[in-house]
Amino acid sequence: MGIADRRLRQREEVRAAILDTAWQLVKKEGWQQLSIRKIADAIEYSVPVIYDHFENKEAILFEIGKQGFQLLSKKMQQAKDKHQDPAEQLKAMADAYWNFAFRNKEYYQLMFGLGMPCCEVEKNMPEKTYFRDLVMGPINEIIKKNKVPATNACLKYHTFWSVIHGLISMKIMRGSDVPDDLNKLVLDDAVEGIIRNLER
Amino acid sequence: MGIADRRLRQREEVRAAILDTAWQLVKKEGWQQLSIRKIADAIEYSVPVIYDHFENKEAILFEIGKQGFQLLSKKMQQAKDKHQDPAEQLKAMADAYWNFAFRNKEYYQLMFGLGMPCCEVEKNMPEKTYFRDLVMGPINEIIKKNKVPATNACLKYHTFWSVIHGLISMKIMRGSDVPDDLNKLVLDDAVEGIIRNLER
DNA sequence: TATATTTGCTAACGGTGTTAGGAAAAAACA
DNA sequence: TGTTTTTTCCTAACACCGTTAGCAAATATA
Repeated sequence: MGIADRRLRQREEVRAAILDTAWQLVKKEGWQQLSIRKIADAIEYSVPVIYDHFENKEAILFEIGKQGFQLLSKKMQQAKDKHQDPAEQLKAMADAYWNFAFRNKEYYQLMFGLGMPCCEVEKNMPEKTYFRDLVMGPINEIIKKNKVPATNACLKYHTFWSVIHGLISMKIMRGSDVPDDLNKLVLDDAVEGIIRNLER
Repeated sequence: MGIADRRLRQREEVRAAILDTAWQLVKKEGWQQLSIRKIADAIEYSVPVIYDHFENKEAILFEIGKQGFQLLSKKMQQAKDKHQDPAEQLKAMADAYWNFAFRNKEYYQLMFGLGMPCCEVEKNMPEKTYFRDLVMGPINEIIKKNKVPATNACLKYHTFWSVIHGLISMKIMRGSDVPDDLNKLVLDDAVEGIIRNLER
């Protein structure tokens, strides 16, 4: 029964084309300018075809955001693998996160709703779990090593993420307000602070 | 020549009505749902009248964002005035900032483009300067007191702001992902970390 | 070949921001 | 007061948008 196979494959191709085209458009014009009609035009199908593959426009952006999470996780994994010391791992991952956010600004905005229509991004995003484990590993090690059992690892994880995210969203939103090198200093300063606080 | 006066006054009234109505609508339905037509309907004028007072929709949201900055500055000033010790002042201001962001979620989103069409918010916002001075005062004092001249106050200011902002935007965007009390713990943890780092 | 199913289209609905152009009201001038 | 000029404000349109109903054509099944 190869016919059904081919149909499924073709269907998948259209779906992929939609996502790919959408991502190109987002990169080129920003997600605000993305429209179903533009996607349809580009893939040379009529508009309703898109609704055969995605419930609505938001679902398309959501899917792209998910891809972003996958890429970010990969980059952070690679950064982590370059070091043994947990503190070094944390720093390297913060760096990787930082680099990802600015080399893939459009992804990052989609992932965290920076200027997004859907504020409900990443509910049911399993990609998030992987990301969390990546960061919490070193944190737990540092805590264990320093034997301050009162320290709440979950809390520290959120602090870590929030701090980096805060720096980045500030930079993205408030643009040229602050020179780039200062921003990087701020990141290093904050991360160092967190780690020192962890080791106390 | 009272006629021109009255005309100016009436003009100002319409402008104020536009802003006021827009703000009500934003609070009620979120800024995504705000439309020029809804504003026009509510103030009982036709659509083009709005364009006599504002260049476009973005300009209206921008103006509301500015009002948000004024209110935030006021709240932080009040918090600061309640304490003498710089560290206490910093903590109190972080708290005030935190409270403002969640009691005025719509303002905050407008101010920082959390889900915003215009990523260019607050260029030429004098309100920002006041805010900065408010935070940098105590930071400078702590630095002076501890006589570590290498410490860059400007950098610490950005760290401070970014950290708090990060926590808040994470919470706003990722909503019910994390319980409220944990989030507050994270804030306290981060602020404490910054201050300790400052005093080192 | 005839029937059933899937596919993909046209065309519409109700909304959006924005603007051109003209009518009516108000003010200024005679 | 009557006329002219200016200001005010509205109707109507343009060009988009997301979304969907309904139908025609292509494809697969019998």
